[in-house]
Amino acid sequence: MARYNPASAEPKWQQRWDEEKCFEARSDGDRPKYYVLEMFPYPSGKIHIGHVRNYAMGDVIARFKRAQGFDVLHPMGWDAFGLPAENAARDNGGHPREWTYGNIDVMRGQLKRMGLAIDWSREFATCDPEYYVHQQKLFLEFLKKGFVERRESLVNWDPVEMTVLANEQVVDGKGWRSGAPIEKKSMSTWFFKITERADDLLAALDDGRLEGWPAHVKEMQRNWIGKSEGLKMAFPLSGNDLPTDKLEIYTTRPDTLYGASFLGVAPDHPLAKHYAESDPAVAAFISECAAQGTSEAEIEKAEKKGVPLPVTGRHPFTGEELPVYACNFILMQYGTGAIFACPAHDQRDLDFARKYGLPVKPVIAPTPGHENDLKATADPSCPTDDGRTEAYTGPGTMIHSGFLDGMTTEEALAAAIAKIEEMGWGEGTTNYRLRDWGLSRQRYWGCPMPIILCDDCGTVPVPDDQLPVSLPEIDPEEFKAPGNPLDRDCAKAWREVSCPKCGKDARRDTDTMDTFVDSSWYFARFASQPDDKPVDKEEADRWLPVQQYIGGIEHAILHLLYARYFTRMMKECGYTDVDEPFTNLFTQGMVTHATYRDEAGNWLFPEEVEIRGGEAFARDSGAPVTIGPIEKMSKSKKNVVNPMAMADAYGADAVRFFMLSDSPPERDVEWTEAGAEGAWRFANRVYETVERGEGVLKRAGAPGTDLPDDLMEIRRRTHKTIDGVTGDIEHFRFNKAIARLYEFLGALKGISPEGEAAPVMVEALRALTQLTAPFMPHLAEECWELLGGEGLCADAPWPKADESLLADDVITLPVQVNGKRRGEIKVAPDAPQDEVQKIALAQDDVARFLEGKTVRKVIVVPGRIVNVVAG
RNA sequence: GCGGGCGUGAUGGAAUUGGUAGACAUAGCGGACUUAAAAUCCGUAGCCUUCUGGCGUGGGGGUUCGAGUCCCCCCGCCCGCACCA
Repeated sequence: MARYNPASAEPKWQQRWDEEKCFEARSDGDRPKYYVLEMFPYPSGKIHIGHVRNYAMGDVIARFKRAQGFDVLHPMGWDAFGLPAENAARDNGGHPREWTYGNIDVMRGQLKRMGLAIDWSREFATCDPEYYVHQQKLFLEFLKKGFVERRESLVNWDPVEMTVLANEQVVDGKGWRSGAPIEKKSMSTWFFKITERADDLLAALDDGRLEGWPAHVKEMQRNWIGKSEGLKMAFPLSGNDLPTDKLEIYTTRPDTLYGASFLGVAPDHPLAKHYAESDPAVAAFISECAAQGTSEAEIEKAEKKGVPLPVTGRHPFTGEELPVYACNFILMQYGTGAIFACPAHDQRDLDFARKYGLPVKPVIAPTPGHENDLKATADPSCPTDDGRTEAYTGPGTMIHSGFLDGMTTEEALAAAIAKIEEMGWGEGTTNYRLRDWGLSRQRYWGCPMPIILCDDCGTVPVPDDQLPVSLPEIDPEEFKAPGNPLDRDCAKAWREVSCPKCGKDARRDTDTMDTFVDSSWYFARFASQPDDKPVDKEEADRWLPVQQYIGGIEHAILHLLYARYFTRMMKECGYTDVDEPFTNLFTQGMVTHATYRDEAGNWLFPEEVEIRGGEAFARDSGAPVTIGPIEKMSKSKKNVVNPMAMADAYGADAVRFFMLSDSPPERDVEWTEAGAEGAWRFANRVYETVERGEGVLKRAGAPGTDLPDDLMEIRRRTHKTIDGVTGDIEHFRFNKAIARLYEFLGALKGISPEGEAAPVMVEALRALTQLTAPFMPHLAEECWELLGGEGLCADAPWPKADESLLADDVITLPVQVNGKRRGEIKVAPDAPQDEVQKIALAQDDVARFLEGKTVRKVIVVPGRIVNVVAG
């Protein structure tokens, strides 16, 4: 009996699939389409086990849908622009292009080694000029339509990477990759006006268009867009040396206007900056705030502080002159960078007012039932300042509020906005946290902006016939210097051009695009890749939207939001009818691994460690090793495993299989050698089981229903397994599908495919092979061949469960007495209730517990349970 | 602080709509095969027990014939957002 040998079987079948162009997407037939896509990888150099899990999931879906008769599109490509290539060129010499394409070659080979059902004919890298030329065209079309514009603005400058970052790439005031403190710098750069689409991007999260997305991803996007409705209004200012006669503020609580006791501006607000010039106290405060950390912990601790400005603002309703403070808790980036403060009903305002002895004017009497929210308050209607230190922010009735008196807070909100609008002092507005998407990056290795900057004509699009604007060749030595080589002499010939409009000397925009632009439409290009335009609409719309998108949660906001935005813009340019690119989204969990440290505290790779009886030892020295917590795999902690080494040891099938067994796919999974060994054992057991039925597909016919009980049971098991696995795959319950395969395999143990059993086993082994195929495709082909199946297993239609075999003819019902399980009975599934009751009560184990008791009630849930209530 | 999710054996996790808790796997234990080991196979497996049963899904209470599942309170963990006016 030959053992299954993945080392020879896996390359063999990969070659067959290739030769037969098995997985090339067909778009000619009238079969339904299915587009499944995993987020394409950055070509970092080699695939990691997380990639394997990600792509294995997509592969299961792709193979499953294909077998179900869909035309499947399952492509692969490379998110190939970006800083690491430049860093590699800087550190190791060479050119970013060589590094990138070299990595792609390696990783392509590794992915192929995993036997993925991918249509490689559509592969591209975003750094291919054949790809980015269309991105440049899209950019210019967007420019024409006004979706993108060039603006002078304060940008987030990463001094380490020497480039601009989007707000989203600044975390706690630091660059998301470099970790360097971000500086503000004024620059002229390009922006996609994504805020114009904020409303629709938000609406789609709730109107059913994204029903197939996880709730938490939608919630994250909702938070990110951060829509709030309120009022923008201007307070007339009085005072000496006024730089402006009005102060524009933003509030979501205009209902509390009568409770206003002061106005506040951000430390970097123009008004504060103006007075800083003449007042050292203001200047000192501003620099103090600038020095203040922006990390969460520091914000938490930071005391509310401020400095008065020599101005007052007139209250719209009372005419009262309110003092104006520069406050450390006001953000210039949000709203207008200025507020009116109502200490009684806002905690921050109250903290500030208590510190500086400013008036606290309650204007809301809490709604009965909400008084409990009001701590430290004697009188719940709080007619006057009662010295409290906690603001009441709940609902209520307006008091001390002139024309608003007696209204609910909700009514007052609308009434106050209407009044301010009527007075011409301001208007109700919607505010977003979302900023426009700045896409200029001061880097070399990205898609060049197809723009020429002319002193006379401004920004001039590169004419269509001159596209693409390709990256110029740069001497690799140039990457050793910091900054963008495109700005230096080495790119002079490329940079200096004549203006297409006026012909005078001009220069190219030396910025390249944010790599999130590259990944905002690659899925469309996979669907259709004509030479002369980004996509062919008809072809793109045949495939789009992506029915199943799979990737990491780390892209929940940026990539997914940008792709949604981009798709809308492409729609407006007539490239597709789709506005939401991804119908169903699945975010898979990470792969984790235990960490190991030697006695000196140094991290060890798993392969350097030997586990004996739960204790770990260094493989070379035998010294004891501490087993640390199970954590996300990271290079720094060395708790990584090499998928290629694992595939060599256990076969690609086993690696894929293990990554999908045990844990639900959305959760983290721990890589263990034992788990991989388990998968390997499974593969061998399947092979051995199938081997017993060698060639049987060619001999035996279809099984009948006139069979002995044990064989009928096998038939039922077969069809139940088909039914179960099918549903499990459809719902991404890969771990359960695999558990069912184990059970099924166990049930087939020791049954020989002879005589009467032959057709039954044919059916069972065929199902076992086909149901295993999406998870262990190479093994399945090997088994298919062994069984004598026609053609490739990958081409065989997915098995269908026979409904009539899903139900048992005798079922076991548990019987409870007073809710405790006391016995069980065997009955026909359609046995009448009174009969079931009779059998249950007569059952020995049940009767024992009924002695001396009166049966008061018997509950029979058909097919489920019998419960006898007795007392 | 706000929002979302979760808590089940030694471990990862199953459990349809409120109906046999712990499927399946991993580790463990016992056995077979072997000179031996590995591999493989078979068996065993929530806890306690006077062997009759009792107790068990983070803790407490409730609804119900019946609760891991529903409701209330509490504890713990994870994720997202956050001086956002």
